Amino acid sequence: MSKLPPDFYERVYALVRCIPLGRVTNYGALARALGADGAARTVGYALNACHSDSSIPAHRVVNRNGLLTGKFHFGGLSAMQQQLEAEGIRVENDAVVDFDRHFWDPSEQTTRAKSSENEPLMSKRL
DNA sequence: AACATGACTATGG
DNA sequence: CCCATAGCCATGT
Repeated sequence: MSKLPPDFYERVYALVRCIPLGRVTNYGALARALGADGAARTVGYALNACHSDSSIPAHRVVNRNGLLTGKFHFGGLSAMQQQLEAEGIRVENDAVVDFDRHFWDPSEQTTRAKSSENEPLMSKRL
């Protein structure tokens, strides 16, 4: 079947732009939604290439632990946290509070979620 | 094609 | 919680 297109980065950016305000996701989920399960590192690499582009809410992308691992690329170490808090997301000790509660599964954007709004609280694998 | 890099993830101590 | 190791994948040189 078709493998990963050359515009892998563009897909990452597009998916990141689809992240609802006040929501966050992790690199692995994005990679999986893009059909590149396991390419979580590449997703972060793609965001690094965007170097804090204002059009891309990269601040909503954190690692699977909810840690703001990319905050060092936002110019200020507190810029990423401030942006998240500005959207109603509480950050403590460089980690998103209630990460699983604010977690947004990118698969809901690409796949047909039937009643995704009914049960947004699902134990992933924490 | 080989090597090095990285905003990752999982497991173990 | 902190640190080390291994596996993973796309990109650039």
